[in-house]
Amino acid sequence: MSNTQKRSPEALSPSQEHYLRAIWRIQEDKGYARVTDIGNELGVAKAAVSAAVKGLKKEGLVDHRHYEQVSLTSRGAHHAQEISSRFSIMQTFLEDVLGVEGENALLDACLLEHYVSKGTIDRLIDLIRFFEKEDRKAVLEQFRDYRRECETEDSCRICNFHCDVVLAPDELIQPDLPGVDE
Amino acid sequence: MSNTQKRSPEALSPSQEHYLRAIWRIQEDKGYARVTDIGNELGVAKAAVSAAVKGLKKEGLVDHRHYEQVSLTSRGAHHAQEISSRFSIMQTFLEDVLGVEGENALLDACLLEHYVSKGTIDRLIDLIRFFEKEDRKAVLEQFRDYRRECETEDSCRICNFHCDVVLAPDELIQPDLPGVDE
DNA sequence: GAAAAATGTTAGCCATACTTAACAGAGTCA
DNA sequence: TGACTCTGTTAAGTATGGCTAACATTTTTC
Repeated sequence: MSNTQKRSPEALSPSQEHYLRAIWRIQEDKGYARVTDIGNELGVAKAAVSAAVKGLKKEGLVDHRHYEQVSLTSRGAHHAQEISSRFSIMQTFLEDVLGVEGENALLDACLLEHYVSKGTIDRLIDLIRFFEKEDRKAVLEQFRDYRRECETEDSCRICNFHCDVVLAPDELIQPDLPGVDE
Repeated sequence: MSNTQKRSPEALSPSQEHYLRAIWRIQEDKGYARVTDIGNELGVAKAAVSAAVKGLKKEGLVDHRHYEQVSLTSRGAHHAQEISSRFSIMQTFLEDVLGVEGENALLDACLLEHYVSKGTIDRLIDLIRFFEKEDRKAVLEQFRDYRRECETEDSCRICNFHCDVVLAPDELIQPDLPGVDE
């Protein structure tokens, strides 16, 4: 249960997945991706893109010749499609089921997409579909109301879940902590 | 929207969070944590633990003197509790709501705990609570049945979500890809 | 077609977080 | 007390993935 992301040798790193998805999206938009586009999309320097592209090329995921455009190989496109749909499913779940607000759903999806397993993705799809059915919309409505109730109540029991669920009362840290950030 | 995990300076890295949670758990078990214990728990070499502990000490999250035990400061304990509950909530959600099978829920929770935002955690708590209510248990049952149906059906529409949701049909990669892993 | 601007690459640096190997301190036992 | 064992630290190396600055190439503009 190490923290290191143990991946099979052929698996992609979160960074690589991000690059592939960015290239995919840019290609969709304007037909081709340049190093600068990718850098802008991901908010990294061109030099970083250059290095990343070199790695992706070595793995046969992109085609690229010096000073020219970057394009996905069919294997690269396959991976990009995979990660794009993982992203999309996470975002849909966060927004449409959980009701996470605005930017946050997108930001979370952007991170979580790289770490969520195939099995969990499948269950998320199930849940999204489940709530999409006409006769289930009401339940989702109920959930929305439930949440709003909770948010407006002071000292709501629900908000103590963090501690309730994890710790016996005597193990709780007392709230006189020095310099606790966040 | 870079891939780099942008954190405020005082925020902890996933690795550091993992160490804190491990130390917390070992302390719970046997009262104190040694470098070797932590290494075993996380599956890393003692040298890595030694270095990590040095960092955590510098940030005032653990107490540690050479060749002695490692213990959480109150700030460290606070963070450890925070991350432990994030883990616990993710695991509960994956197992009890989504119905992710066995080890997978745990493994996913172990990764996702580091990347999920406060806001999303709050919504997850809401959803767990929502389904815990007596009159909602039936809905969760329905979801379980729904899932099982899906798994047993061949060529189930639900399983095409990946592509449906993300792509127009003409953008789909054809399934004659060379050497696609996974 | 030459200068300027945009684009891409390389080199050198930094930080994180691992690894193994060698060494150092502490505890146990004959 | 000395040897053995366990535990912890340090040193040196690897890999990833960023950064800036300098340089190379391509494209645009006059």
